[in-house]
Amino acid sequence: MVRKTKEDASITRQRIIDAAREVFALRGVSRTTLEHIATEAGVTRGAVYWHFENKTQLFNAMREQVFLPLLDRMDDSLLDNPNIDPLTAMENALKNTIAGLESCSITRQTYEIMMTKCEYVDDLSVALENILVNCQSIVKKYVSVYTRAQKQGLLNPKHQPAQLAMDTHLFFSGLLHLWVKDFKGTQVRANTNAIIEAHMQLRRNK
Amino acid sequence: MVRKTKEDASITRQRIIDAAREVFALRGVSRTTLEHIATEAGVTRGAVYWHFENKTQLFNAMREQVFLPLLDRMDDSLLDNPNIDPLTAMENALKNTIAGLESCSITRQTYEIMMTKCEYVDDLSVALENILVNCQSIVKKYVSVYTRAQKQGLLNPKHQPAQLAMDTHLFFSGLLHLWVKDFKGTQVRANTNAIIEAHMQLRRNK
DNA sequence: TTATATACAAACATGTATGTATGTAAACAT
DNA sequence: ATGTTTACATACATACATGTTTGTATATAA
Repeated sequence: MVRKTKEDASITRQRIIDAAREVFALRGVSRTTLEHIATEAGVTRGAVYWHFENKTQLFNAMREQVFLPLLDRMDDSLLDNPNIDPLTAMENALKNTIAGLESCSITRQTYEIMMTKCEYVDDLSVALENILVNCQSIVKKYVSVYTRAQKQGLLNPKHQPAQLAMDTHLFFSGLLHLWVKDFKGTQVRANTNAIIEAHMQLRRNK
Repeated sequence: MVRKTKEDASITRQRIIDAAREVFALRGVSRTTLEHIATEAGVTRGAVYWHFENKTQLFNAMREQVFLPLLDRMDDSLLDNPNIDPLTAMENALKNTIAGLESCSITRQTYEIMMTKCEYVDDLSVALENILVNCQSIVKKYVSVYTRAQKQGLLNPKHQPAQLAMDTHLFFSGLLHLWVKDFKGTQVRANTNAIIEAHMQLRRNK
């Protein structure tokens, strides 16, 4: 019962990725062996080595499945809403990102792995550089949103869009980190929306 | 030439800790072997096993040497300055923390290890819980500072100390993370002080 | 002065992860 | 119908990290 159809094979491939995410989140990337992943996926290491060159390539595949589509959705919710005011749009975008973490265990696990269950050295340090690049593009988007808000007179006039954007980025980056680490929910998970609202309120002109 | 004096032994112990930090920062915690550490320290694994039970205990010793004294200094600079206004005191405290990272490679390396070079699973997950506990006490300190500022009429009246404290904590947590990861200095390291000033300016009543 | 505990070094034994090589049955092309 | 490639499973060879054990020279206590 070997030699599956091409569709079966891609299902196997996906199962391996899912298994990897599961085991990575449980035992950390370094301590999980390809044997662990194969067992979790119901295959042998042979299948893993057939679909992926090594653990690093598998890790990258897992990562890209979550983070590439994530950036696209950010674009939609932030930039393509001319009917709603920019500050509210940003507030919703931040809230939605957290809501996405709450509703989707795949996203949640991947964040958890990237933040607390892997070491960015050697081949994996490339992933860290990618994150940094993404940060820059996110800040740019924030800047454009705040600039629109400023033109509409929504901002407290003593603040500049670039400053606000960086401040929001650092705030939200910190929030994501604490949200992921605070899995017991005692610190931030219970009242994330209120925290985001307070952050945006700091910027509003009123 | 074995059997050193008790002072010699404690020097060896410290050399092992220093070597561990160095190699951890270079290769990540998981990928460094006790052999790597021993070689870097100029001893054999025998010495490492004499002074530490295993790699985890060594990791904890390294971590505590930096983070325990760090929290104490935070107390001093934030709470014991009745002559300077609370918001400026906090601004200085944040700036000084970053300055400490810039001036002290030991602190810098330890942060780098804790943030991007280790996996919080099994025995190391305790370290993550410790960090969470520290977060709570830090937020409490922020709250007390903002409460004092509020009583002195320094705050924009529409904001509450608890909200500001959480916002500052998330902001600074994000800043530390990005500062450490942005080792090329293109994103935040160049203008950290301006970022902190802008953050505090958001709070000021003026 | 001698016995003992200390502070390691060196050797060993074991477990384990990795990569690769080989086997193989079924899908697919011809 | 048959050859070839695919999609794995199995087996093996190697490397390597860990923990432990043993050896030993010397500081220190008695």
